[in-house]
Amino acid sequence: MVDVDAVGAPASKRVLRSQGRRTMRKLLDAAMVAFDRRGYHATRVNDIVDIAKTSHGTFYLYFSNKEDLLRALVTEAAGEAQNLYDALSTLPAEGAAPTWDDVHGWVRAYSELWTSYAPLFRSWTDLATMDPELIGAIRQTFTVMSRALANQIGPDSSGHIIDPDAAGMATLAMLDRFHYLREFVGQPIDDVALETMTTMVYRALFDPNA
Amino acid sequence: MVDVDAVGAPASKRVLRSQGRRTMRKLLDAAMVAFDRRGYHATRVNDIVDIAKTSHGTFYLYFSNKEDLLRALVTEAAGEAQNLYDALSTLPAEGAAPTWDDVHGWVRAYSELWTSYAPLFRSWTDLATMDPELIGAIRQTFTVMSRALANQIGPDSSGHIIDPDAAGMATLAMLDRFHYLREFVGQPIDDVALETMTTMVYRALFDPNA
Amino acid sequence: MVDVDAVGAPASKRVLRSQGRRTMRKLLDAAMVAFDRRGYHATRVNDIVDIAKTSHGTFYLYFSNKEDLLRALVTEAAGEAQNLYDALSTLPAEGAAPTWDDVHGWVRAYSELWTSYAPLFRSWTDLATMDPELIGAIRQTFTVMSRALANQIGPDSSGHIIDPDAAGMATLAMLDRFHYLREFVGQPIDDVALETMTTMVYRALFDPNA
Amino acid sequence: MVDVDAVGAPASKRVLRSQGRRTMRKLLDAAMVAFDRRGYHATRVNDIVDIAKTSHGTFYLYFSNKEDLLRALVTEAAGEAQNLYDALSTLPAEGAAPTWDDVHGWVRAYSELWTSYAPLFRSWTDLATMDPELIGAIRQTFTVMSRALANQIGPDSSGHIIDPDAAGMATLAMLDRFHYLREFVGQPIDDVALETMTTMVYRALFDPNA
DNA sequence: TATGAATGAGTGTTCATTCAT
DNA sequence: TATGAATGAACACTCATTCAT
Repeated sequence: MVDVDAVGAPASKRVLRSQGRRTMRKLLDAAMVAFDRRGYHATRVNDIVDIAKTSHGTFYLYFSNKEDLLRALVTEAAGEAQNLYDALSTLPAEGAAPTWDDVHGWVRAYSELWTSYAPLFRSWTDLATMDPELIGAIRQTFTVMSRALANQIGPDSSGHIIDPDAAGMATLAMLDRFHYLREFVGQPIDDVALETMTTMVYRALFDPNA
Repeated sequence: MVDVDAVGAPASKRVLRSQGRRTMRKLLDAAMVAFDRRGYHATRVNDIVDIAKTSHGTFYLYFSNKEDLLRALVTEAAGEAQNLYDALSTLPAEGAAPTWDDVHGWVRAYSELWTSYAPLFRSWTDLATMDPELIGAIRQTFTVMSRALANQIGPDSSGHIIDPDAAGMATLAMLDRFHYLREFVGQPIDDVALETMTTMVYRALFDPNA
Repeated sequence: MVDVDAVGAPASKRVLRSQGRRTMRKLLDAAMVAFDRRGYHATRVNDIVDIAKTSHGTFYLYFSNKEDLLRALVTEAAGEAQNLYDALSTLPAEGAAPTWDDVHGWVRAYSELWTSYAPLFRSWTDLATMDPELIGAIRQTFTVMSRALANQIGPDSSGHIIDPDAAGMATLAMLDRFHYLREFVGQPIDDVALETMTTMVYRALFDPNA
Repeated sequence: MVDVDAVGAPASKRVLRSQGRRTMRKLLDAAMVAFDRRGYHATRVNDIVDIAKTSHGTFYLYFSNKEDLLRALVTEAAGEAQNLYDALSTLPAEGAAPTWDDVHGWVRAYSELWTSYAPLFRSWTDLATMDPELIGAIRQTFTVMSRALANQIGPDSSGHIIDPDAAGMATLAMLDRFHYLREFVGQPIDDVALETMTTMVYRALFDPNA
């Protein structure tokens, strides 16, 4: 979790004492719960303050509106994603191709990120209809990450693959959506699913001869 | 497009003359445009009737509410998806493994379906927070399709694919989300992207050496 | 039933051929059924034309609006009430006091009137919030009828009746409301109820020793 | 007036501070005024908040809709009616028949109840087309009250009265509707009217020899 | 004369946001 | 800092009435 001071603060006041921090954290956590239950759009400010056991007015002491709170959460998640990116950039030793275990480790890390911010990942499509700043942040994250994957693929990979960028993005797409779909059909991701995904990614992108 | 008679009609009136049919079609098409512009939730009934150049009251002559219209559209799309499923079920000759061209054809068909119902596919996640009937319909479509893919993989294909069902669903996840992501970052799907996806699917599921 | 030509006719056309008459009658009867089911206010023009198995547009061929139709029905009922008034005015032989049987006959007649126009009587209170013409007609009917009853009482009848007019109106009040209440509690008027009312009226107005 | 805590509170919020209570009372009173002016159905939520000098949204802070508010008022009125019932049950000394003064006192009490909740009594017929809960409450009140009256009549009352239950209900019918009719014809209830009614009831039900 | 279609003013209700204490 | 109360713009939906065929 990123420090609470770093994320979007109430319109007017910026400096928070410990009580203020606690209240803010309560609201952020409550929002995650609420988004989890009904999705961002369907969530009412009311739902959030009910879960946080605070009052309607208090909410606006910390966030200028619902979107402001969302931005704070997304910023948190983006920070975590950065770690993932770093891990990806230094995956194999210089020049060498990643091993199955390399891929597996990374897939697992992605999975953990997805799971801990599930309400956001689950509905980021929905969120993306919102303010441009948010859209930009999300787009940026996907683009950067996808390029990092593309860099791993290597140009010489024989045969049919034509566009590493596309391949990177397709991989991200699969990881993101597979998590969602599995939840959707009532079979959350498990070890077998993770290994299957790993193998698919490995075969599709790297394995000259799996 | 499926015949207009097949889709959900206004609560009370069922029999439509040609003028009525035309108006209903106009509304359905207008809704697609509107959903495309602002997403389902953000779309107001007003937006739809404005685009359809008809009146607010007319809308409710044909649909009992926005969700009812959505159901009609989803039903249409699900009908089209069925064709895709049929194509999938009979992909290769009996017993033989699919070729790269087989896969490419199918990927292309999927892509066309996605594109023509883009507003729906783009935001089905969002829609899935809605009424259970809708959720059921979508879940059903994904489950069936994913199993059809799993059946193509075959148990003996290679040592590594651990769970055919998971692999089928992951493939669907990739196809679905890749389309969305590419639009999102401003680079809609093109031939190169399709071939890349085809190769990835082919290597991941059937022949890593391709 | 009063002749169909006599009641409120469509805004424009007045002369109806036999087919037109039949349609109009169908609408009036359907309206009674509809009012019976849901009350005047809750009844939609739609309900009426559905029951009459005719179209929405046809309704406005015969009545300028819902209230116009209501006026027609009330006019019919008022015509019937006139008969009741006449019967009342000539109840006993000149100068003589009415007998229990006289009263019983009249009460029974009132009851029949109420029953055959039940939907109107049941909700005339509701109707009375409507247009002044209608209010005037209803008020007139009650006033006239109540005075006719008052005239029967005679000034000398006994020591206690203080105000014959009030007594007349109270009697009407009882007859009207008793019918409604009995329906309301699920025990429609029967012979015993009629006899009880008769006796009450007879004792209250004419002979407490009865 | 019954305490404001007793009546139906807003769906979600239950605990009201003094300001909240005042607002709720304002709305209830305003509703009575509005119903008085135009009847329940014709009254718009707007009318109520205008009279209460509060905002549209505030209304829904206290009542989930117009009917909810109505239920609150009816509940209040039913509470008052209970007092009337109690008075009736203990009218005469054990076993003795009521005197004219007993009846007069009770009729007067009824009249006061009617007057203070005039808007409700005036249009309860209309209301009775509404939700079953409301209907049940009203029916219950009438049934209980009518039976209490029936108990007073005594079985030996010679002559024609056949059914005490019917007689009790007929008496209620008269009381209820007489008030309405007098208002309707522009001559509200006065002392003379009350005495007339008293005498009628007394003669009809009790007086062996008025 | 009959009808299905179209209209849009009117109303109920929600909910993000501001206010007073 | 916290809170219950108040606000009103925004939106969904109904239904009497008119129109075109």
